[in-house]
Amino acid sequence: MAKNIKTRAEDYSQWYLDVIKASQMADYAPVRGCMVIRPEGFAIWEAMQRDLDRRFKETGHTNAYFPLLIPMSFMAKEAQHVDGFAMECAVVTHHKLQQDGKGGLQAAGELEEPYIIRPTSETVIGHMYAQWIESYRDLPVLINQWANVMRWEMRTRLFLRTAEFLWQEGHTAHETAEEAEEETLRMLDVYAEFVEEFMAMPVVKGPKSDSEKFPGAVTTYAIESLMQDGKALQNGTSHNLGQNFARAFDIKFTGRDQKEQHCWTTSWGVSTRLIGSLIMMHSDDEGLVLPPRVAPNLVAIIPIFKTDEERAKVSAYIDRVVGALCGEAEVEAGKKRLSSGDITRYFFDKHTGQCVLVDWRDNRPGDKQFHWEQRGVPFRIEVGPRDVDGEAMVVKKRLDRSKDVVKLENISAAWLRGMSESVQAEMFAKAKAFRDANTHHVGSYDEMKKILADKPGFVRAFFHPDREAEAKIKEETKATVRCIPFDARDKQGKCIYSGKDGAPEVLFALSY
RNA sequence: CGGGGCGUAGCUCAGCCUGGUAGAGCGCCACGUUUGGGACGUGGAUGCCGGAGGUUCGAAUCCUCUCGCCCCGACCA
Repeated sequence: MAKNIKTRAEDYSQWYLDVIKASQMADYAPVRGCMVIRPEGFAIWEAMQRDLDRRFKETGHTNAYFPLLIPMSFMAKEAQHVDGFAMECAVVTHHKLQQDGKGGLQAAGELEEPYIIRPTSETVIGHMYAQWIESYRDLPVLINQWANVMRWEMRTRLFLRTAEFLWQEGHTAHETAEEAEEETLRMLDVYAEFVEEFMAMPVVKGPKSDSEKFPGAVTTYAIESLMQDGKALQNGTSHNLGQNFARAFDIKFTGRDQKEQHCWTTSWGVSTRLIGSLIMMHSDDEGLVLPPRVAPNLVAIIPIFKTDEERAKVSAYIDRVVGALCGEAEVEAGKKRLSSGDITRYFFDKHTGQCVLVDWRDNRPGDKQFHWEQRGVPFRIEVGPRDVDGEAMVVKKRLDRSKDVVKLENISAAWLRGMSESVQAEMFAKAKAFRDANTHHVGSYDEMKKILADKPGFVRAFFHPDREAEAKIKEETKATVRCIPFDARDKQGKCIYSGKDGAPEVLFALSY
């Protein structure tokens, strides 16, 4: 058992922090609420970016970049948007520093109009779109930006909620309401497919209730997942902004009918929060567990030897294993590459950057097993003198900690890809089975209260979304409406709260 | 922003009550014995005791003020 990680049963939130620490994904920064994403964690974000970016491009979007600082007056233009974000905006009021005469520095050069650090970019982007869009021929505008944003949160947790975080925000403008709605749903689907296929996390799709939607949106759609502690986590959102921002920023075009009219806009985003979600969804008491598609290192090879002769023998044999997996050319290339700590990395896939590594550090094999296990490396291959003699190796799977002896002749890139895909599928199936086992359909409010108090999970019930009722339910149970699932669109029943008929089925849960 | 807690070695913390000039475990470095799931021995390096004032011959320790972080609540991707 891992001695540096608390078990989930002992203390779930400490377990989460321990897993991050043990896997070296992130560190606290010397800045309130901020984190440093270390290479192990950032590689995961890069993998996610690569896959998502491809999906955005495939649906016709292009990338651009807008400024970090936003004139304060922009924020004031959309009433609900201000309400939603004003409380958590960092404000830049000065533009230089000077000596304070006591050996320190002080802010100087007060700005006439303060800037805010973007909590999201609808406003600056709206301002620019107003200038770029003149005619229906300019539409649709389909732009995405990869950026950092800042929301001055009261309470922060690594990845799940930090003051600064990385995300992507798509911003589109359309000619008609229908097109905007289509786009909003298209991107929700892109997110759902990405999260399910790439991150192996099952999601529930659907619109948010009025009280949970994005400030300034007409409709917000979300993908929700269930974490191992029974709490829900919103993995991404897609907003139909209607003409709210178009009116606020005067984004107008001349239509096919020669009349000037406002655009219909959307915005959608996912953030580094997904990494937190990934950790909580798949990891176990031994540490991080990564789906193969996300893992920066697919295989860790652990050599075992006693004498120098054995070392030479094992080393030559490992070259054959690496050659079989990564190709002969990579065997020499990998050795020449600069590396730290006696760990040699060989590219398995130059496109994704995924590696096979060989751990030559001067530790005992047991240390190395734990080391790579805690970092979630999907497969470990143990190679010792016995394996060399038998032209075989011991292959260990991180997901179920199983081990198998595999013959060298069966090792190939295709073998690793096949094994990766089956683990990927297994992880998704496992997560889905967990979610289904922890989803409860209830017929009454009392039943819901009991389940939420005993063993939290997803609770599905007929309910008429309503600001007041939701506030009351939150007060009494701490649960909120996560979404109104699409998968239950054709169902209707009696509201568990008001008793009125014709209520849709909604998804309740405690949430992050 | 309210309530609580904590700042001493890279990490976890002891020492503080009762002032006398810095400790343990883990980690790190070197050497040796080891090596198929967390080894052991020997030696070694590491501190503005969060910061600023004060009391005192003398402050990690007592007093005042500050700053920061963590946890619990109200708000949030």
